[in-house]
Amino acid sequence: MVKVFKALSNSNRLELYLQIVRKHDASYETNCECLISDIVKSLNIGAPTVSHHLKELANAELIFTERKGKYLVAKVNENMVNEVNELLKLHLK
Amino acid sequence: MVKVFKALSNSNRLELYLQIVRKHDASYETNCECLISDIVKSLNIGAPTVSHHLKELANAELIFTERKGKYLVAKVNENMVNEVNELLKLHLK
DNA sequence: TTTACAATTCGATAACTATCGAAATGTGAT
DNA sequence: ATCACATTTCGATAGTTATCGAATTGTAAA
Repeated sequence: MVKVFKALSNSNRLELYLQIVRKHDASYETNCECLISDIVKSLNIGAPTVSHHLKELANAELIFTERKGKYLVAKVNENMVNEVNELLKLHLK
Repeated sequence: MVKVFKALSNSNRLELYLQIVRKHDASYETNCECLISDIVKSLNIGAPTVSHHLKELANAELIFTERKGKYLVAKVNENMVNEVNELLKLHLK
């Protein structure tokens, strides 16, 4: 679980994750895939760094990645996100 | 928000936070305060390091700390935890 | 006012990490 | 086969951080 928080503890990596989530959410309507190459353009860091960050997110099992021909697509691991939410939930009252 | 994830991205600091949460939860019944000195003994790191970690948690606004005489007591910032949960919530379907 | 203990500050160090540029690899289109 | 482009690998570097021991400070009790 520490690995998950570590994965989200860098601003570029968090932004990367959130963009994947947003596209993931939107894909219910548009059915579009989340292309990494689009995201690379919107962050001002190089492709090698993005590649590195993606591996960290995947290693933390926050996302799955899959090669679709020339491109890479990513999707959220809903189970892991739910686990994180469970851990952070406060059991008050 | 990155600061919050960074604060939870170290295993000792996460454990520290979780112990504070547990005591916080339990305090509804027992009314006991969360004494840091008790927690120090249960983690196998020195007091200076714990002090450092506490400051990080407080700086991320995950907890509040207050001196009660000789001791330090900590409590959870429920608002911040709720914000984190909100950010991580998936808006599926 | 001395003692005991909780907590903090300080300085140092070893380990880790984000980022880069250059080069390499994979893949679909020409 | 060649090209264009998406992605990855590699090696290097600058910056960050977890942790420690020693010394210091705060506070309550003897």
